Amino acid sequence: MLDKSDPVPLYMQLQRRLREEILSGQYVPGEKIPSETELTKRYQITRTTVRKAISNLVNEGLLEQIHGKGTYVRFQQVKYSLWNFGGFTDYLTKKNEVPVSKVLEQKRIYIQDEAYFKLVRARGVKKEEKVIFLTIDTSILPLKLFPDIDQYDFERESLYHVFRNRYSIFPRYSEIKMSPVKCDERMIEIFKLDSEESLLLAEGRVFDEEDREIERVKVVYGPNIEIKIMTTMN
Amino acid sequence: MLDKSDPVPLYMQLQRRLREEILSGQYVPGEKIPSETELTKRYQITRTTVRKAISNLVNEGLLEQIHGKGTYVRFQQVKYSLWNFGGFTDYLTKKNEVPVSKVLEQKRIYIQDEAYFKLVRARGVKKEEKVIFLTIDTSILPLKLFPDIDQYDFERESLYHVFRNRYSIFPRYSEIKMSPVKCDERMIEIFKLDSEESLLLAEGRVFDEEDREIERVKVVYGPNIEIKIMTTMN
DNA sequence: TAGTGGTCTAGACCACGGT
DNA sequence: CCGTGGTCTAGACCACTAG
Repeated sequence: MLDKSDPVPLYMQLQRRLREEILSGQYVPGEKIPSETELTKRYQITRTTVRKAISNLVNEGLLEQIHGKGTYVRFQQVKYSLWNFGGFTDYLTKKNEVPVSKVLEQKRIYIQDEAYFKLVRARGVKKEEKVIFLTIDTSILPLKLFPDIDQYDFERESLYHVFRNRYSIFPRYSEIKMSPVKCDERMIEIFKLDSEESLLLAEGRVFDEEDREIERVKVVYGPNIEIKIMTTMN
Repeated sequence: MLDKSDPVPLYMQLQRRLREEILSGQYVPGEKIPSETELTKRYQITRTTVRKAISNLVNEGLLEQIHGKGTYVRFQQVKYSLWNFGGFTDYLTKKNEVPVSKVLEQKRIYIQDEAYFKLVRARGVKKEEKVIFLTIDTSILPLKLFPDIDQYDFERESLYHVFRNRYSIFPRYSEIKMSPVKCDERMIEIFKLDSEESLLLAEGRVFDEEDREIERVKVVYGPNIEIKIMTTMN
């Protein structure tokens, strides 16, 4: 049921619930979700409210509505990828590689009078005593959500591990924008580039299960890593 | 006034009218447009309908609503957001844009004694008599699967439309590799770039429902388009 | 306090898809 | 035909912004 006394608007509650059900696989891609009238009955709200929730999810690209037929799950997001939004350490560990993190920068910053923790890391793998760096990650974390997060040693502990175990915050999804970026001297040094090249940059925001923005991320991908994506079409 | 007997829905009529007024400069960026209540009175429609029209324009990036203050014309046009192998035309049509394709190259080629059709197109939108190009697409299609595909005019007909309707071939998924690419003279001219920049390149293969490789694609994304991706973490 | 946008209700009629 | 989504009405109350 939805909570009418919750300050979170009803359509948002429904929206989150549906998104959760889609992302968790309760509705598979291509599957039809309950009709609008069915949802009004199930949650005791009007159709306008249901439509607002669905409309937002359609805009997000998660649902598709077909006149006279129904509302379908459209999900064709990233299935296979080699990047570290949500699991660099886990990913490499599974691949039997030894992940390495080197902290390049670490301090508190203020954006519009709000305190944040800024963390810049070079990340890579260890190969026969040599370290090959694959990405440079910049994370901006709100101290409001993560008080005293600067006490941890992120060369030893994975950021997402700390999220989960110290703050009980679970990353759920992210919105990412891809673009090319000219490399600076730090990148040349870390990635051992010959000359001036362009690299791939992913900038985005990470949200948790309650739709809170928990992290702003920038990832620069070095030349030793391939960004592969798989999409599906309906 | 709006025409209630017109089959075009009222919110769409209002939406077009407002868009027209914004694009024609009747409202300058940063300016406040009439309030929702004012619009209901002026056009004799309910607020729900007004809000639907405005909401769409907000999604298009033309307007911005500020609680308690009003609805304003956005300063910077939001860039086009697009991630689609297989749906450029549909995507833009839904967004109420006029898609434009210009064929740059079109010929048969041979790769290891196999005949292919190579098609290079600049793709974009038409805005007030001007064309803004967003991407340059190169498609390599096996003639074995698409006999006589060179007879179609791809400035008029969408490639995927031809796939579906002439050959009954339905794209299903794609594998894509992202990388930065230095721009060449053709790109500078088409995208109207000032200097030498880097752009985003997506290379990949598209497969159909029977797992056949139906297309090899290269898409160069110009500066007027944003590549946005949504990922989930489990 | 007045005006704005944000949310929500409880209906109505229509157009489309499949039976 | 029925069930689906698409459009629209005529209200209501709330939260935010600014004078």
